Amino acid sequence: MNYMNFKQEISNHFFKGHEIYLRNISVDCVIFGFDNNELKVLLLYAKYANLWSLPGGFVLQDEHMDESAKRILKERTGLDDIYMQQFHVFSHPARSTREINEQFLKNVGVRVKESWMFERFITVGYSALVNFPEVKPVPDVLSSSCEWFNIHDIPEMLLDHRDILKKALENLQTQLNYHPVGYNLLPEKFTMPELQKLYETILDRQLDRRNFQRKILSTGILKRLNETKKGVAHKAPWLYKFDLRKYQKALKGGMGFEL
Amino acid sequence: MNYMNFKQEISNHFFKGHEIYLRNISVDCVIFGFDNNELKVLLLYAKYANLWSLPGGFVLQDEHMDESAKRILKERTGLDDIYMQQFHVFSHPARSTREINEQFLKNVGVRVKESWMFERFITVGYSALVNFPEVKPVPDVLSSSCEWFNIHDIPEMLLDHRDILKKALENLQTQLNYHPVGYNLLPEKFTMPELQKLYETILDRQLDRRNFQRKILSTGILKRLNETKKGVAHKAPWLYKFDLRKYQKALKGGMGFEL
DNA sequence: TTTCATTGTGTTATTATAACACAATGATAA
DNA sequence: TTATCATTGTGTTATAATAACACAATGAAA
Repeated sequence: MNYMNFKQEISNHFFKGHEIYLRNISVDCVIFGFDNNELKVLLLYAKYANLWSLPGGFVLQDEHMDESAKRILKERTGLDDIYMQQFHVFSHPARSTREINEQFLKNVGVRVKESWMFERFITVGYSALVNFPEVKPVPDVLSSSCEWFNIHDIPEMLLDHRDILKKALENLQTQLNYHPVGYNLLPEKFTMPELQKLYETILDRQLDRRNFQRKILSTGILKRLNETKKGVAHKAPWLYKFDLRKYQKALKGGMGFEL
Repeated sequence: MNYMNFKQEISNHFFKGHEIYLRNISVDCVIFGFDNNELKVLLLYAKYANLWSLPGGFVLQDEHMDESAKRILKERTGLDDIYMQQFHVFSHPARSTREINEQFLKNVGVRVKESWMFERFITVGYSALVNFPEVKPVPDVLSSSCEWFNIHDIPEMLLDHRDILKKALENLQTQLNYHPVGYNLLPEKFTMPELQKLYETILDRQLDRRNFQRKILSTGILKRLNETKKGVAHKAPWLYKFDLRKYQKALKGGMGFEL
């Protein structure tokens, strides 16, 4: 896409976007991944605002909002069929500003007097847990890059996106006690210490190795394979995989589980 | 208000409502009350749809959505300063229909060709727990009555309002384990059996009297008064009230509590 | 004065959690 | 070849939480 097409596209978005999207509503996604024993989130660098932002978008006229979130996830990561959930609605009247869009248009060099984009937006936060190595981050047209950030090392962010991120993390930490986590965050086969590290990373505290194993096994969501991790220094740990049937069941029904 | 004013108001709402409200977004409130040992919800009878509906409304241009929910609660119940929380966003593309509004306008006798009201609405569900005897139900302009219904005896409802109600109840039941409930649902002074009945009603199952008392007291949110309930057959139970400081703390921080 | 539905309280068995120690493994270094 | 050693696998025990259960006290109504 060349520069003129880009300007054309922006112009079209501001003038005609309200014909294909719902007004005053947006979706923002907090996409969690686990890599190198760190919990990470996928952020975009907004070219014209010069700030990092959450992958977001709008709701098509005939689209369920859950689908909007999945569409955004797919566009940024290439991933399909990922479980996503809404965690909060952010509706502070001053959370989005007309100024930020006007500045943006000025930088791009497009003149717009009135637009649905100048209006206030209420945003719904969705979160997803994805398998880090499968993701090929793709920036959107308004962004120059799409990168993973350690959850403890988040740069300055657009609007209230830092609050949204914070809420998503709190939500994930709470969910951890009642719902299984890991299927999307870990490779198919993984070791008990790896799973524990994931939990410790999300909760941001140490867990007892033996108690953790006992509890997680007691839920029945894991199956131990007849193989051990190869090419590892020291004693080779067993490999496990999720019992998908029981995992799904626990996702819906909850588990009653305290760490 | 006479009939002409009403038609005028409706007309104005359809033609000009989008100037004061956000588009495509609504708020629906599930207002729970406890009376006669029954959990009840406040519903409106929508005059022209001839169906019961949840009290709902729209978000003013410069209003936080939490405030919209509180405004709606205040209008229907007269109550102020009630803790409300969003519990889910409902966004099925077919959840609201143009037809229902056109039927409504036909019944009222107002002709409208295009209106923001004909568009699709995404709604955010808010729930509130209120003190039943304090409520003086007030129907809105589109409703002929505003009444309490037993949660187990809900009439046919508008759109997806039954789903919204169901979700609100499930949410309340889950919350019960982690957050204190009762301050808004019970009178200032209450007995232990009354509090237990409230919990049993919400959870829809029996609880052990002695274990319930032990657990609820162990949270520290209750203060036993030096008086007993008067005018009661059989042994007079002690009166309790909430320790508001600890109650509020438990509201925010959670309690870790299993029934 | 008796009746009786209801409240207040205590005990015990069972289960869950937290804290903790030592043997087994197997790559790496000596 | 053998010793080292970080790491994994597993078991025990003390403590706390939960579930199941029984009997005495009250006080209005009969």
